[in-house]
Amino acid sequence: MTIDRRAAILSAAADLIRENGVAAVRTRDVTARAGVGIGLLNHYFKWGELRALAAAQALWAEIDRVVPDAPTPDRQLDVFLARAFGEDADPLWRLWIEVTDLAMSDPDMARAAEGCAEGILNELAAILEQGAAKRLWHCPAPRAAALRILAFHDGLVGFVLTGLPRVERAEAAEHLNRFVALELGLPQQGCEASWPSASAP
Amino acid sequence: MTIDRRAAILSAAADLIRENGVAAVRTRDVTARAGVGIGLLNHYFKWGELRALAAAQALWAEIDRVVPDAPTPDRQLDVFLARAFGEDADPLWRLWIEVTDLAMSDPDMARAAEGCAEGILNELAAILEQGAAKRLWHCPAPRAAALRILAFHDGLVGFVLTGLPRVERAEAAEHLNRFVALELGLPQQGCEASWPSASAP
DNA sequence: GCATTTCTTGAGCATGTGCTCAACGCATGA
DNA sequence: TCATGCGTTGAGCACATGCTCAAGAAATGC
Repeated sequence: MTIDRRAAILSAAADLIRENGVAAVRTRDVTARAGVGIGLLNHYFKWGELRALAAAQALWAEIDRVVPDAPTPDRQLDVFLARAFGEDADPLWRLWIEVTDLAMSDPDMARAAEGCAEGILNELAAILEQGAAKRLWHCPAPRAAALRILAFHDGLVGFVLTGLPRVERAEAAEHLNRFVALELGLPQQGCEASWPSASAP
Repeated sequence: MTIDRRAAILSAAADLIRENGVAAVRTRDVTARAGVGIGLLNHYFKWGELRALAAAQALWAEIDRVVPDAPTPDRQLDVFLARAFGEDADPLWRLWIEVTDLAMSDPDMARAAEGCAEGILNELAAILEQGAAKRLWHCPAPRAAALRILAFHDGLVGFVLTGLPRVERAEAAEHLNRFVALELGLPQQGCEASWPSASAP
């Protein structure tokens, strides 16, 4: 079947990207994994397009794996914070870093990835908005708050994964927890007050 | 002179990296720019090492260009905030994103870049500490605060430069200004209170 | 069964790129 | 003047990689 083969190539590319990263995947690897001839890849795709489509599919797969559902907004936020710097999420963020880097010079990649970026942002914004509606926290501008939280998280994840500068996972998680607590007007847990608080005991 | 040629090759590589990014530079480009034969590059360097050394030199050059001195800590902070998302700084941050990405899979690059990362962090931490000593602001943990500010900035810069998700420069600058003000216990300027404040009028 | 169309193949092509190595120039010193 | 050794050169090598295209396989229509 023509559609099966096309989808098989795309999925094989996505799988290999999840395993080895975008830069390491070659056309021959993809056709070998998909069990088709080399020529078929070029019949259905140009390599640049396929790579971008497969990277987006790989990103969505990682997102689905890392971001499961929880019943309530506060539980969803807890899960987000708990997994933010877990090693389970490393593949997702490694891929994210690579894709955003490529997107700077590859329009196909940029187009394919923008859906993921908007999706993550909207998802977090929705959680924040629902929590605010339920008076679980205070959040007058959910989308802006989600943007800030994701930016902070992105920056810290980059530090943790690249070691530039070197930051421990636990330390990064602590920073993010405090940031989110401050952002949502939640009481801060924990003892050490390295973060400046408006209401210090 | 033997040392001159070696330095010329390194500088040529750094210049080309500043102009075109790390990924776009080839050995032949470097030797052509340096005005030497192809063989000499391989006599003095392995390509991976040269690329890492040149990338670090390019980074330092961009840092020197973008981060000038100011007389007092508060002026230094102003300059940092004013230039944080200026287009003048784009080459620096494009390069930074590319280098940190490469550093994930290239030990040479990681080693060459860690000095830059620590340097930037220490520089901001020093500014924060000096300002705190002069009672310009409150900052009990300068290094941690600098890390948070840089992480937030890094994340926002990534968003601005990649468009994933799409963020305007002015909006990013606004977020960073408010974050720094909050971090240092400074009064927030501006009218719209999109950032939650402990003391809302 | 046969003709026609569509799908599929992979050896080979074109290009790009890091690196080799035999050869060369040139300063130095005897 | 000539020998020596260091710095230097660049044609060519070895390899990687996206893509072509003539040919074959399989489905489809009659």
